[in-house]
Amino acid sequence: MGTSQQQKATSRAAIVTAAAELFRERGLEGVSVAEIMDAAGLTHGGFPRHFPNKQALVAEALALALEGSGKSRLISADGVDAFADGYLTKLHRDNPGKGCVFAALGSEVARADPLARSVMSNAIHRQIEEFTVSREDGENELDAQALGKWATMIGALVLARISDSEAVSEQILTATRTCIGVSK
Amino acid sequence: MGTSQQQKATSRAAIVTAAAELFRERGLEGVSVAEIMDAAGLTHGGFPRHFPNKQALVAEALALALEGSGKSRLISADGVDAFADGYLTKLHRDNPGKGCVFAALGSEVARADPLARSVMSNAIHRQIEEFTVSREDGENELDAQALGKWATMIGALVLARISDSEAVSEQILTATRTCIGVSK
DNA sequence: TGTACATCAGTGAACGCGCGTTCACTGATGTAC
DNA sequence: TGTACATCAGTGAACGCGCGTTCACTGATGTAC
Repeated sequence: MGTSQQQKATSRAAIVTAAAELFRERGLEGVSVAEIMDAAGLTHGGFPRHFPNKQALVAEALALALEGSGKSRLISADGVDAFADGYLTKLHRDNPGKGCVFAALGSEVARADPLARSVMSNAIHRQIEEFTVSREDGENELDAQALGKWATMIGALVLARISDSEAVSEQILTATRTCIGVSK
Repeated sequence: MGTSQQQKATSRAAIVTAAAELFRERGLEGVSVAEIMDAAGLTHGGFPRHFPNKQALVAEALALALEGSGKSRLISADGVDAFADGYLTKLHRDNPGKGCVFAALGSEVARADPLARSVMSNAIHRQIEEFTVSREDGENELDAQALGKWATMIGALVLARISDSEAVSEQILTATRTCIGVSK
């Protein structure tokens, strides 16, 4: 079964896309290479034609998940509240596969291999730079409020996902919305 | 090698204690039963004399880690800032095995089996009740600020642990301290 | 434009390996008499 | 108080099983001539 180079690129994209979703849904160790290949419409034997090992796929899948599908996921300092409005929702809570990587895999990646961790670390670095503004006197200053709200969102979503009581879970989301300052 | 019932209780406590620390350090799936038994000074074959399976140990280890060693880990609504003062530190960041379960295992437990998840869920429920105060008119009201700060701490610690840049990691801790309102 | 051939994406079987779990066995415990 | 015996915590070997990875094989691709 020969395949064109164009088809190879398509297959590779399908693998990374499937991995980015499955990893967020079930964890880095909770999804096997075979399952990812199957979700991409392939058999597991073809895996090494695209990646040297699972670790490499993890790094690439995280990178894809972090940058979102096309548009940049960076949050601007004065757009935090608008971002939180879409973030602290039942829709996001119930669809980790399409949602925030930090909330879905945060505690796991902190222990992951250096490659995967550095991908996430770099994304944090970029986000913090986005929160850092130049002051009048030329010095750079981090918008602590913006960073704080970002951390709040992540922590709140993790808690809301752990809770097996719908009432408590909603309470976490709504109270945090109030706390951050999202209108509704 | 017979052993008294007192020694059995000691062994069991050693297993749960070792598990509570190792799970927080390396994740629920990142530690084997054999490693835990070894850390407790036993061989893995004795495991079923104490627990029917790994799942049961996970639940008990989480319960131990959540209630802390003796004293209750519940944070009072007006003691949040004092709690955050000890929480958002390098010491805590670098010692997940002795620290907050939500920051260490949060995203993993959200996907774990119902038993482990319910242990964490109940702890969240208790903490939220602790944050809920009776108003003058008899209605109960959740202290959204306190809950928000709790979520902020957890999210910030997760981010600080992911970052592989010491400078950025410290920036996250200090900025979040400022944001929450911890003095120093 | 044809033709012959090297490449290699993808298949499906197979490989170690580590895991959770099981089990025959041991010997000190602690009860029954 | 002694003695005989059942219990069972703990040992170390063994068990399937699923995992990441490897490999011989296939056939369409796409290049060389």
